[in-house]
Amino acid sequence: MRKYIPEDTIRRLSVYLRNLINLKKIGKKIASSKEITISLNIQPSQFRKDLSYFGSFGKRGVGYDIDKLIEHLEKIIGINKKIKVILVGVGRLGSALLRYKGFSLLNMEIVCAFDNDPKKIGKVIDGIEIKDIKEMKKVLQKEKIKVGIISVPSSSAQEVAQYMVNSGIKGILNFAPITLNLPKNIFIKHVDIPSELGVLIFKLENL
Amino acid sequence: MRKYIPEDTIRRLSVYLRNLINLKKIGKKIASSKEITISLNIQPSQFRKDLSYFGSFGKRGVGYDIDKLIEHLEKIIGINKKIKVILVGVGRLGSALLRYKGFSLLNMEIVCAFDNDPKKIGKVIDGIEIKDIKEMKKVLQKEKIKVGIISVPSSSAQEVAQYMVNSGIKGILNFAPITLNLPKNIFIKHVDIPSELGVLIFKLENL
DNA sequence: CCTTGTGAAAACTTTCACAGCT
DNA sequence: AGCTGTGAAAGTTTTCACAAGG
Repeated sequence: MRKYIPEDTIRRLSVYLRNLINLKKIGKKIASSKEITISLNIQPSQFRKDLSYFGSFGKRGVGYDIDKLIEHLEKIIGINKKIKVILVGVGRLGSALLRYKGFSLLNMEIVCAFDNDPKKIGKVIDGIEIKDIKEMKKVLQKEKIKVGIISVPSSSAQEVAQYMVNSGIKGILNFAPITLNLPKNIFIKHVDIPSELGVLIFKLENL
Repeated sequence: MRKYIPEDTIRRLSVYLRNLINLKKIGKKIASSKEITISLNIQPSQFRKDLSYFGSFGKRGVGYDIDKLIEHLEKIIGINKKIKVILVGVGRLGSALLRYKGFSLLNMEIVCAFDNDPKKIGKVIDGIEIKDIKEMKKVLQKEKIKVGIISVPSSSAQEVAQYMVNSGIKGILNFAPITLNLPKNIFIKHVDIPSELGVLIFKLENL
């Protein structure tokens, strides 16, 4: 167990988890790989293979205990306890992310936001205080936070990212449409909205 | 030319294009695959292979004419002319996307937004009018639009997506954290923010 | 008899390495 | 001499198919 694990496998774990939580909500206790994946457009064999990287959690001939599998998946992803993250750049997109409700299902929470605009510093959005970017290091140490979201303009994203790393951030979710250059030990995920639209536009014309 | 083209290749085309536009801005006329990819954390051979699916655009011993390559990439992706898209769901995230400036560099433009909340209908955000969702079909036909962005809550995303398809939409960029089930001829790209954070959190713990 | 778990095969993507032009 | 373009090799991910177990 634990060879090399595809990144898409990890991404799908969250998708499975959300779906299992839904199945639980409608009262289901046991589900087969087929039932779990049918509405996700994923093959049952893909689901079973994904899980197999981490162990065996089902019963042959029966399926998976939903409650138990939820617990296992949360533990595997690392969200069995609430994960605190910060957000940097409280512009339009940043403010929207501060109010975004999609994190809580996966036990994630933005606990603090940062900006360098004096007009924004001190404000509170949805219970989340906006602080001066200079206080970042202190907050990260006190709250033991390692993950941050960047929603600043492209023009300052690289500089801000570097500052986050210097303050102790180890993983960055980047919403700025620019490639960040950071040390190899920092994990970066890029949500590149225009590029995703580009993929759609291409497919529409060519496939 | 035109075998089977990896989706990641398509996504990288947009990344190359943005970078080329930047290089052009600083006055560069010719660039090698190495110069183009160095700040993107992509191998030069990957760049050349990606282009090779579509033709040969460089000069051996020299490199690529930046102006010409920009034109070629825009044509390949399908954004040589301005591409109009709609947005459905003018909540926090939707409003932020309406004001998002990252589309214009890639010749994309949100030309109309839709919602079902009477309080929002008729308003104008950044020059984009918010219309009743019932007018969608008319707008799509008049403006010949095929691509839409969904930024409604998970609970209504499937229903709204179905409505968009019925109105003529062929490609959807989905921001709701739920898998959409639509006919196979509809192209869907999912921007799943909590799942991306999940990947980061996993990596931080395990790699 | 049903469904999991998993090696092995198939499919796909990236990297290599060098022939081919400028 | 230098950089592109590209088959071939290496590497990675998904799908298959079936043994194993309830």
